[in-house]
Order: sequence, then C-alpha cells, then structure tokens
Amino acid sequence: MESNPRELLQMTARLFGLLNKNCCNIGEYEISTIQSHIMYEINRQHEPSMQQIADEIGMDITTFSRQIQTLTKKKLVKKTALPEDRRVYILQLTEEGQSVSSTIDKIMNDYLEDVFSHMNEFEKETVLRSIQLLNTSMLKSKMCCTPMG
Amino acid sequence: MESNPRELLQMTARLFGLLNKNCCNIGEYEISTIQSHIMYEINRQHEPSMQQIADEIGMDITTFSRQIQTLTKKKLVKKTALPEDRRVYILQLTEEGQSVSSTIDKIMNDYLEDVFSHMNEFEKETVLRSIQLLNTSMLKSKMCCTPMG
DNA sequence: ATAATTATTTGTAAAATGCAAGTATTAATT
DNA sequence: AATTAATACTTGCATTTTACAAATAATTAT
Repeated sequence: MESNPRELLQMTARLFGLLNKNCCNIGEYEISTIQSHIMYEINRQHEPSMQQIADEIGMDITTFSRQIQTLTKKKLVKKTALPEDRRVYILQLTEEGQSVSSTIDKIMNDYLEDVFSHMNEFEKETVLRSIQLLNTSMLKSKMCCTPMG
Repeated sequence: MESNPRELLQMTARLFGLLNKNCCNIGEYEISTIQSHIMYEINRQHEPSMQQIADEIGMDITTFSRQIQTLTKKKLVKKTALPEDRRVYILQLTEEGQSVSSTIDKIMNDYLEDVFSHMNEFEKETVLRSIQLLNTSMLKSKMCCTPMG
C-alpha cells in the first residue's frame, strides 16, 4: 500500500464510492451521489438558500438550480420563497426527503461500522480524530476545496 | 465540527475537491476529475487492459471506452493491442500523459503539504497512518467501494 | 426614478452516462 | 474442423449533467 498523501486520499475516495455517479436506490428513488450530497447539506444547514448550498458544495448555480428542480419534482425537496427577500428561496427536505436522506445516512454508517469492525477501539478513535483534524486543516488551507484553482 | 463518521468523510470529500467535475488545467490540457483518476490508475498499474481500469474505477466500460478515446485523441494515453490476445488493449500514459499526471500529482501534494503545515509532525504521521488503516479496512469490507449496492 | 446588484431561472450547446446491439477475437463444444 | 459460446471492446442512441451567456425578478444604492 502507498504512502504518498495524494495516493492515499485518491484511494480513500474510490473505496468510499465517491467516484460512483449513482449513490443508491432508496425505495422508488434513484439518487445520484451529487443529489445525496445536496440533500445532506440541506439537512445540515438551517433553512439555507439555494446560493448557500451551491457555494457550499462548490457547484455552479445553474446546474444546482436544475438539480433542485428534479429533487422538487420528486418531492424530496421543498422550495419556499423567503418573505423578507423574495429573490431568495429557502430549501428544506420534505418528510420523504428526510426519510430518504436518513436511510442513506444509515447505509453509509453501516458500511463504516463494518469497516471499523476491522479495527480495535483505539484505532477507530484515532482514525476518526485524524479525519477530523484533516478536515479542519483543509478548511484552514488557502487552497481549500479547489486545490487545482 | 461533526463526529458522525459519514459526515466526516462526506466533508473530507468536499474539502478535497472530489465533487468538482473539473480537476485542472495543465498547460493546454483541460482535465476532468474522472480523467485524472483514469490517468492516475493507468500509471499505477503495470500495462493494464481497458477492462481492468474500468473495473478498478467502477466505471461503465462503454463510458470508459469513450473517455479513453478522448484521452488518446489528446495524446495523453496510448492504446496498444496485446499480441497474445488481440481483443485486449493495453493502456499506457504517453510522455505527455506522464508529465500531465505528475504535474497533477505535484499540485495535489503541494495542496496536502499546505494542509499538513497546520499540523505538527506527529499529527501528520498519525493522520497518514490513519488514512492508510482506513483504506486497508475498507478493502477488507464486503461492501467495499459500493456501499450502496 | 434610475441604475446597479443580487438570487434564481432558462437557452443552448457540449460532454458524460449507460443500455442495447454491434464487431472482432479467442475458447469451448461437438 | 466447424459451430457455438464467451470475452474485450466499440458504436448507436436517448437521457442526464454540465456550464457559459443571457433573461427575469426583486432588492439596494444613487
């Protein structure tokens, strides 16, 4: 196994299924990886606007707009005009969207639990703290999130 | 910051720019993230066939075939029929491809170096070993690489 | 009132995707 | 040896995704 930092993370990405276009089929819903990230972010933030989520994910706003269109058509996401500023639309998961999103969360965590079952408790804690440290350090980096400019 | 394992890795993916469609412009070449992964894998394996790389990346062989077409048109990848079995094509990076790939590698590692500059040496070592451990554990998992089936 | 700014949507064209069906080659079966 | 089956890869097509440019609609600044 490699120890070149880039190789390590490239591999993590692949092993974690991040390169897969399709995330999963939850009930009748076919969810792409991008869509799962969008729903995840909507859930995480408190009544975010379109722009906020698009920025957070680093997605072009026009592409994002259309992704939201498909998600609202599927009734997984709800768009509400903000009364104070009617240019802005607030995003929320519908109940169905909540349910789908938490099912994805559960499947992912089950997977990770299976992964962590190959470690002892100390290793698991170390790995989780390490990833956390990596994330905070990435956030500190001036190149964060678009390493390639 | 969160400590839910899925949230952690979701965030890592985003901070690492893995959700970005475009990887980078290297000289005259516009490289997508997928293309950088393809080139990376071709370089890593010894004279792999098309099918091998497609499987490794978890990409549909038909889409992969077309990606290879564009990469060969750009003269970044070379396809050679295998004499022993002429159904099979062996993939290699051209010199130009090698150069582009190692430039990407350098940029990524520079980014990671910047990230690691926010840690002390011990933390850095721990994080790298942790990611390595995570990767080997993921490989061991029966659900590896397609957690969502 | 008018201009400038911001948030979001649509037009359009290019690229990526994946299924089904095709070609070419090799391996297996009769 | 001839036919069939299997494998590696490519093409046809229809759908989806993408992002630039331009449009709309609402707000803020002048």
